[in-house]
Amino acid sequence: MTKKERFDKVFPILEKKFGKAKAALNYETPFQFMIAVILSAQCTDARVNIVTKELFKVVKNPEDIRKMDIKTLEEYIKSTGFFRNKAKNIKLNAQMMKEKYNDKLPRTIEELLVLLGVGRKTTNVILGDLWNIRQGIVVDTHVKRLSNLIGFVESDNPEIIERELMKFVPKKYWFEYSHYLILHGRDKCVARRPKCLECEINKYCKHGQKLINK
DNA sequence: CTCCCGATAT
DNA sequence: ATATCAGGAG
Repeated sequence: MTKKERFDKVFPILEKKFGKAKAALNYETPFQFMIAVILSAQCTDARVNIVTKELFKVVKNPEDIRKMDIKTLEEYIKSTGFFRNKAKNIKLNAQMMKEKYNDKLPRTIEELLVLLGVGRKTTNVILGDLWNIRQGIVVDTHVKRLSNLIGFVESDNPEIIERELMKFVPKKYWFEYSHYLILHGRDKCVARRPKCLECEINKYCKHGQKLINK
């Protein structure tokens, strides 16, 4: 079975299961969304939402961050981990957005990557979630793990994985592909203890195959 | 490659 | 105690 044929088997199952994909991160403004995605690095979105519930009461735009003391910002976001780096990056970005982007979030990969703490994954999330721009595929820890388990890719490198996926995943599904794998990764294919017996796609997965052969 | 780093499930 | 969580920079 080719990867494309494999995709055609697996994707409809996930599509039926999850339907319309929507971000789990809470926000009101694009700038707030950028902050939320930066905070989500190596942290659960549930934790990010707890933190941003308070932070976003006082932070709506870059100016609010610029006038906020960095220590205050660190206190707000401490529980998300990596808080010193994240606070520093968010502060620098608020400054950079004023100088380069007229206090607005840019809409191209190149311009977004200039911002600190914004890499390939964050860029794809922002473009896709905020403006429905599909220039790439989000490869986070879940997409990486599940794509390997299902046999779509054989790599640990997110950039290689993204390139391989783009070869056989139809462009119209780039956005949904990531969302479904992330949702399924949180629901059934949890890294710590995957629930293979309940998994809807276990016959297409390396873990699931082992289970069936026992 | 290492470092950043707290919260949580197991 | 340890692995893992919508990663990124040096």
